[in-house]
Amino acid sequence: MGPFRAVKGVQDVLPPDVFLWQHIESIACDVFRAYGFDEIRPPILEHTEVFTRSIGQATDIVDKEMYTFTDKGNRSLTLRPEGTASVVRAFVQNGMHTLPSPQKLYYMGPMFRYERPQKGRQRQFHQIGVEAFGISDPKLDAEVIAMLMELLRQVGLGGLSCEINSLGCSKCRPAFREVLVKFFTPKLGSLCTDCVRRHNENPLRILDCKVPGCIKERKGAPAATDHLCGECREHFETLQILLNDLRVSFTLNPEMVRGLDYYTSTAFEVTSTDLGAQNAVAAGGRYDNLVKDFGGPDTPAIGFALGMERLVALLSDKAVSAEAPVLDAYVVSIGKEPVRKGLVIAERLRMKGFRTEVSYGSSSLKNQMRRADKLGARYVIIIGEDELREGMLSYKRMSDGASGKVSASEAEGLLSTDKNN
RNA sequence: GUGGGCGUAGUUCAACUGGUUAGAGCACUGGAUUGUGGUUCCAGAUGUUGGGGGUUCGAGUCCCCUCGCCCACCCCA
Repeated sequence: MGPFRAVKGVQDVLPPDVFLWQHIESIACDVFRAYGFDEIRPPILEHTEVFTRSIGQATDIVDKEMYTFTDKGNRSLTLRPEGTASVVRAFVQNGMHTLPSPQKLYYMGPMFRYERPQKGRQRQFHQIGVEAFGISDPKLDAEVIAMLMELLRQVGLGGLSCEINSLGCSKCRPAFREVLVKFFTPKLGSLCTDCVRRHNENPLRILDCKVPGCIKERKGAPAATDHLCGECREHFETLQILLNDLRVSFTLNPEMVRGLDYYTSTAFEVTSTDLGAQNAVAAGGRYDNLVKDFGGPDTPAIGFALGMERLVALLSDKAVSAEAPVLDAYVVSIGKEPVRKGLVIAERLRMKGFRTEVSYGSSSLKNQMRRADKLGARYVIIIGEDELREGMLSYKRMSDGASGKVSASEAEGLLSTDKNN
């Protein structure tokens, strides 16, 4: 291999895979539109502080996974590792809080994290995400979660379950943290080294550790949901009632902890055991303090992000694929003048919306036919000296070999007759 | 950042314990007498065996380094 290889951890999405990507994106747009979400297209590049101040200085993402560089104007810039921070920045910068509330936005595009690639984890990966601002009512939480499940259902992943939890707000979380620290302090000796560190930095994470010893030690550990303030508890309970009303199946997972610091209150996650170690398909939650932290007015918000590569992997496992576009016509021509005429005919068909290919070389009729077959053309249009003289076109329907002669305008009718779907 | 597995034509794979010009299927290009595809037959092109160094009379095969891919830890969508 020469020097021109894709960068480690990034990959090309080629046909026919890209058809599935387009299919998913198209369904996502439709679903989001139905729920009242509009698209926002934030830049991929942001000032580094946008991420350090939101995701959290002590998180792995900020600590060691960001693509950060200094530009020629001596600014520290970063390729976005996630979407929420950019959308919040845009929301604040553009004064979107003055627009009717709630503001509901969605985005899709590449994210960048400098990690060791493995199954379901690339350095450039793609997310579809949504963010809704301005409403603290759990109705919004329920709506957002229901929308996510509906999106998954429509792309062909019905039956996945959603786990939910509440992390508490700025009022009740500090107290819960204290309770946790107290619970684990006598067990420090039996926890893994990472969890000993977490005990100081972010004790919530101990609940998420996968080391068997730690799993054992946290039996009987206090659950966040038992230490919520009255407001948070009511919010969480109402959310569950609403999800039941909406027939969204979910399970409570008091051990679920989100990895980004800005999350508060409601947290949710959709996972699949078919994904290997990186099992989260989509995840999200509330971040009621983030807009304020970015210098905007105190504005509650909630969102989620869905991993495209992981979703595509799950769908591929289930043999879900999107069909390649059908080639309506292949124009075969023999002779110098007919080739020119063929281009004109093809152009005309294309303007009518028929996917049309022409043969570019001047190979034999047999070869051109062979090519038409290989491309899966529904019809072959043949132009030779005879057709040119008669002002007609020969055609052949590839499905059954039926052939005949038609005028150019009749050809259009022919192509549309059994153009199904 | 730390482990483990793996790198041979576009692709899927071959090549006995190191031994002559590294092979095959699929795919690709062309052909099988005069203007009609799918099956069949014939022919053709393509690799510095990921890269570099070493051992050897001789390395795709053994050793070292490096790069990449895959999986896991970690972390996350």
